[in-house]
Amino acid sequence: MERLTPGDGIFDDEDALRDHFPNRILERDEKLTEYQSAFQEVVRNKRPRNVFVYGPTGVGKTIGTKAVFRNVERSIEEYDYGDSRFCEPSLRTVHLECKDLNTSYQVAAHLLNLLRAETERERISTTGYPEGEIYRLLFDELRETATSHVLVALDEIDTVGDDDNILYKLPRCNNDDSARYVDPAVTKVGVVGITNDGTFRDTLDPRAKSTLCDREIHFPPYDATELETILRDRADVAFHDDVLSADVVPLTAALAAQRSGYARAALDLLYEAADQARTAGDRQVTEAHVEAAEESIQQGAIVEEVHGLSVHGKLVTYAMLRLSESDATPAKIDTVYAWYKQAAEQVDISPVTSRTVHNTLNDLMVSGIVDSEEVNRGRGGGRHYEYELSCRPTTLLDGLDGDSRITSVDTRI
DNA sequence: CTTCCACAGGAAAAGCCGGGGT
DNA sequence: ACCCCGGCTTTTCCTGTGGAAG
Repeated sequence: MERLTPGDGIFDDEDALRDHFPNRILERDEKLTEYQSAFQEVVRNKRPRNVFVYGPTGVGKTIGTKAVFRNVERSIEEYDYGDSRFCEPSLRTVHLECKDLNTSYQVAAHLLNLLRAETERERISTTGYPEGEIYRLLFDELRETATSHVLVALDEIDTVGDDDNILYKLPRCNNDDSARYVDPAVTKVGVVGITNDGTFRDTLDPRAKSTLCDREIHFPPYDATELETILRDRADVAFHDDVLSADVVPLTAALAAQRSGYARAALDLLYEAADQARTAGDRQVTEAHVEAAEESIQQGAIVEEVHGLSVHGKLVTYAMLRLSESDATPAKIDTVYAWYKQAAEQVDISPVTSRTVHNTLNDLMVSGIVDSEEVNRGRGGGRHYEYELSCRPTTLLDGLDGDSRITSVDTRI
């Protein structure tokens, strides 16, 4: 076996295709301007608005928020309040990742610790306090912060689920008692809720909704042109000169836009393509590498998809697989159902009805596992669909492998 | 043109499951 | 420990469909 060497004919710095490096955001100028305008009140030293930010993963919500916060801070630093009629505000921003915090209580406790992190005040235990006590500590901490304004970003707030107490209370900690609210010494708080769950807003308690959703900012997926800009920017850093053949970036952008529109997906695809080139010892990344990478990413997605299916979904997939091996595809649902039923009975799983298998097959079509064609043989066969596999059997086996209930089915049905 | 095949897929009822209240 | 409720899946039932056979 040869030794690995750090030198690499393809990548100069592949980190540029991963994570949030470089920490900047492109093609979102208009969106960020709109977003930032929600904080006009801060710069005017008024009570800030609460903002609700939503959109799928990988479209710049998190770094966009950080960029906006930083820019608001800079705006205050750079504006000359000296002879204006506004008092100069002072701003503190915090960004809390709520991913692993499943309750309002946990969010409140971690937020409190985050606020205290920069002071000498001691952090509190994240368990053990009565619920009301946590909120009291948190609100006192907020009000007594040395700055005039605090902006709190709660990232991935959908994880707190039904327990939206914090989302109701936090935005109101300014005005829950009006004497304090007019007191200029009391810190004014603005809350930004960030989520990638499009339905989350609707599940909120109406009271929380009305306060938190003061202003709503929607981050849509990127289109192909935007992805192209992002890819070029990163590719400049990631690759040696002239490694990418001309159409690689546009093709990658187009494929990623078609599939999802997430920057992450586009960068992963480009990385995968380049990695394949490197592994093959090629000196250039070509469109063929991109096509191959797209293919392998899609296969990977299908493996995941199959892996996550219900037992019945797996059994139907298995039945399709066996039918395909026996050259019995395309098959109509009766045939598929018969094979499915046999497989199910063999492993002692009571089969579902054909109506349900019908639905299952529809799901499998959406996932790109099977494909169907409408056929109509009139009196001698009627109108129906015929199903066949739409991906490689080996891919499906990878997905089914590991489920002992399926692998123990006798292959000689 | 009418009939009829054989399934597609909608609607509603039934069943199931997890969470919360008592 | 028990029951009830709401949300989800599955079953049951049934009507709709388009073209070839008659």
